[in-house]
Amino acid sequence: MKPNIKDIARHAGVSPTTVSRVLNNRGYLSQKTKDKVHQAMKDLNYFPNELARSLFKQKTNLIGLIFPTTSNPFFGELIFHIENSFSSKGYKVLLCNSLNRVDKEMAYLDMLQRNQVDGIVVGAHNRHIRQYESMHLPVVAIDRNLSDSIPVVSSDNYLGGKIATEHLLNKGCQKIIHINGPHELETPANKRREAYEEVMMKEDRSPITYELRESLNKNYTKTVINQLFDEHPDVDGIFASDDLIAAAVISEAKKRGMNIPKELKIIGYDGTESVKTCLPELTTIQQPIQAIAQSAVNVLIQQMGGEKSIENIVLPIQLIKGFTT
Amino acid sequence: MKPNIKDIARHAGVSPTTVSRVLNNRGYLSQKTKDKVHQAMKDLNYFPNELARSLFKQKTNLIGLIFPTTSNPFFGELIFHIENSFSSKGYKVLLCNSLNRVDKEMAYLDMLQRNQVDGIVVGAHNRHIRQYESMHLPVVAIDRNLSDSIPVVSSDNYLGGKIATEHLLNKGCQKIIHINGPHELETPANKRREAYEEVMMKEDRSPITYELRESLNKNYTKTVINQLFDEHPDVDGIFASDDLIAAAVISEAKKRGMNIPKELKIIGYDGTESVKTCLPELTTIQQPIQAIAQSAVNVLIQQMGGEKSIENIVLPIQLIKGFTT
DNA sequence: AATATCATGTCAACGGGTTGACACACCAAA
DNA sequence: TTTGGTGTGTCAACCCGTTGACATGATATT
Repeated sequence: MKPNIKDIARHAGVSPTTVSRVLNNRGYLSQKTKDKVHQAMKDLNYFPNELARSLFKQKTNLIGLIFPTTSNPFFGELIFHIENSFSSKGYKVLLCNSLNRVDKEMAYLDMLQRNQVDGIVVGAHNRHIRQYESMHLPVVAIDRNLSDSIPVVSSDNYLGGKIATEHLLNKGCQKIIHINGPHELETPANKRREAYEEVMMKEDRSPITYELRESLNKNYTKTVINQLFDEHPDVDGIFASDDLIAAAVISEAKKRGMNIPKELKIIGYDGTESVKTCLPELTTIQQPIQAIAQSAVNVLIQQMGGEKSIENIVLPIQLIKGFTT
Repeated sequence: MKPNIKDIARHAGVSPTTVSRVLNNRGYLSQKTKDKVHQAMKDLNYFPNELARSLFKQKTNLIGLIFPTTSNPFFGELIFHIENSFSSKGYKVLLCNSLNRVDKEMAYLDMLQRNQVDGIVVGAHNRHIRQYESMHLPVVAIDRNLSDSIPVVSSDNYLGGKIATEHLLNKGCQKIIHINGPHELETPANKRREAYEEVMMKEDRSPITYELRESLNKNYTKTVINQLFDEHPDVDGIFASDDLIAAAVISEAKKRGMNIPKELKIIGYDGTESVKTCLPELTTIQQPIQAIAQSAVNVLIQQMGGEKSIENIVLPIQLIKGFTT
């Protein structure tokens, strides 16, 4: 079967301890011995068993990632950068698609702890999962408030909401409606709505918000959008809390023969590469996805190193002007 | 520190063996004892150490996924379905973004073997990595030819290429050009080009193919597309080997003021949910992403169960008629 | 009263690598 | 000659849970 350290020792004519010393570069070693051992590892196609190492070292270099779904380009891109960054630092990544479902999220949390991950990056969270608080494990959240003791990395959602709303106002919209995801997701993204509402109030307009309770269900999204158009035929500005929603709005509006941006102006949120490629004309608020990933990784590594700074990190956003406003 | 099985035993007033018996549901156990043990596990916040279990059992239930990048919606969606399916069957998934880079792919391969994965799903591969052949590990490939002994799951690329080309011909295109990814990726997707070329030849037209050597580089893609338009101002049909390329073509064509579909017809490939949301008007060949994922998972699990069937699986594709042709 | 089944305990080996303690041999510098 | 660095070996304990062997009661069945 698979060779172990003893097989290598035998084949190289040295002791198992020496092989271990070579693997970990400990103590005094002659070049000759190193070469012999490396040759033996090649000959026998040997791979050191990380399970055994991790077990002893009490460190796995394993990180859990909990996100709604890699299907969504925003998370897909975020996860790409996170994995990339961890990988370059010697960590490995266990992927969990929670689909915003409480049962899944809890099962994954359990699984990750059984597997002795060194830390977790969470970009998905349902209210009332209190596990995170009692967990003696480094955790960093992206765009979610998990508990007071867990640092959050996010972009400036309030400013993003403010800029988006103001942009529509500047473009002359009279009736602006906001569409966003499930409120029950305890996320700082709710600040986009807050900002929208406050800006509207300040301008003496009444804010109207449509909530997509199942943000991942496409047909449902369509239905709600059409409901919006039916209930507010005079809408001339829509601020969608993510680009895919904005895209759906555009496509429904086109079906109704509405002229964008003349009759209806639309601004989205996220600014992923995918959407920028497929829908380059979309005006949107771009999040610095790579920077968010980078920060999350850094914060988690800091925590794993023993530092207890619980400071949240807020990164800048940027208005990308397209042709839908 | 973290409680172990002995701590649980002590706290529950039973022997460690009994705790293990409860965990694995082995031998005779009274309900009372089970309850005591479960209570103790709750009290102490205990998670059985999977490393130790895996080490002994010689099975990790860990699967490695090697793909170019989750940033690309096609892979993002594929990976989502794969992870989902594995997760429901009790497997965990280690994510690797190889970016189509040889060095990365090899490093990941090494890492996965050190971590004792039970199997690997590969959706990325560079020519001349011969590791796969000597690997004594279940492997399944998606859309890549790794070696004769590794089963490949893919959709019907030849038929897809044929249908796409014929569709453009039927729509009256006189000069059809094909754009695809790096030829050096040893992928059955090359059959799309083959089909394109054969259909063209049969119609007595000369096939023209543009190759994007770095399929993940956006600026480069743009450059090549513009080069294409400059070199072939009379092009009136483009078959892009994936939707993102098609999207880029559309956007460059629009910049040049070309009328789609009147002057230029475009068909893409993949038909991901993301692209269908962002660019619903795109005509494309849709791959059955979920079915591909499902098949890959099944084939791998079969292999891990000891079966040695090396049959390739080809799944049906579908023409989605939009408004770009 | 004898036997079978149930319930639990003790003990040791095992999976594979790590590490500290200690011994021994060699070689070079002081 | 002594001292100290270098190079390697032996050995045992450890990480944590699993498993098989074996023993001992308790309870139920015949």
